Amino acid sequence: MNKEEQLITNFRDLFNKMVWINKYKMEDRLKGHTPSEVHCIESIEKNVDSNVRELAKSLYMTRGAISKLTKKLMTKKLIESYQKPDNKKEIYFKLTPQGKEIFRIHEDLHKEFRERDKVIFEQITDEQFEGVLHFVEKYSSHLDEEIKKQGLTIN
Amino acid sequence: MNKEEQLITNFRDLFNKMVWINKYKMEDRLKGHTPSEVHCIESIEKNVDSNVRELAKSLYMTRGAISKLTKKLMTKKLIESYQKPDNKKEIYFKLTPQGKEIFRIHEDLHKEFRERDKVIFEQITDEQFEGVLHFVEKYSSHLDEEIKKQGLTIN
DNA sequence: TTTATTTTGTTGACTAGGAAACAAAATAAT
DNA sequence: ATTATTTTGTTTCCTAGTCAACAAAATAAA
Repeated sequence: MNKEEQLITNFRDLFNKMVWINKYKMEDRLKGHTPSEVHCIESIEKNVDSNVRELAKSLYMTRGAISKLTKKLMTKKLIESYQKPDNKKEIYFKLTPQGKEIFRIHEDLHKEFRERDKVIFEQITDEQFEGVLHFVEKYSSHLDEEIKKQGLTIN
Repeated sequence: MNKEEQLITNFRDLFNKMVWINKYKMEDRLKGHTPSEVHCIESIEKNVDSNVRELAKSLYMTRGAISKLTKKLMTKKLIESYQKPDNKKEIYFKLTPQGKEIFRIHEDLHKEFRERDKVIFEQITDEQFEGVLHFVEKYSSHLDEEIKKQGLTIN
């Protein structure tokens, strides 16, 4: 296995591992809410005026899935929808107070995870860290280019 | 958003993006086989004597899922099972010639993806590359430690 | 050896999410 | 203004994967 391949593999493995180890505390602390629901809540809070399409894009899911997910979150009273006076088609979402509470718990959990992994970030120098960050960003925008080149679209 | 958080976010975004952009060519070239099936074939070929439990662990799926997945791959004649003379319980898998063909196509695709992303790796110096790789590995084994500490197990 | 515990794989009920067809609204074209 | 096209969200059907209960085999304990 060459280096590039190895990096991608390790990358994927790290990602899976992280999702998996975090899952337990998440499930415990956010009992009754799926990761997707929480993730959706996070996205709604962090971006102003999220509608179905935007959420689909940022969560890498289909509009159909988001449609169902938001409906579920509405029946749970965690989010509510609103529209703009000049547009009868697009539906936007915002958190209810209960939704914000979930958001807060989620943020706290992330703070814990960050604490747990602090040693990793303490061990490396600033420039090493910048190197990694820069690499990820560069790779990401390269893929954006390729996506554009291939004419792929989120639908 | 602090730096650690940002790295994780970019990280996740890059990962999703990569899965997504690769999906199209995959689906085209490996029509009739799901990503999971292909991933499973890959794992069987790359590790000797994979059984259900091992596959579950390496693919981050439940044993139940692997049980069904391997069954499907068997009816498709892409893999076959075997047992060891001294153990009537554990079931191991290996690829059939048709399975190996799928494996080969998958490998070729990865070669293409590597080619597509070559520029990224060409742009960075060896030591920058090593830095990234080292970081990922370090993080991964840190999580291994934490997993052990928390007494989590794959079941 | 006999019994209890653990490991391994399987099955059935259930759920999340994708694909595609659809309706309604918005925008573009004429 | 009218018509055609595109965008946005919804719904139905279907599949992949989880969970939990289970049986059989292997291992540990007695």
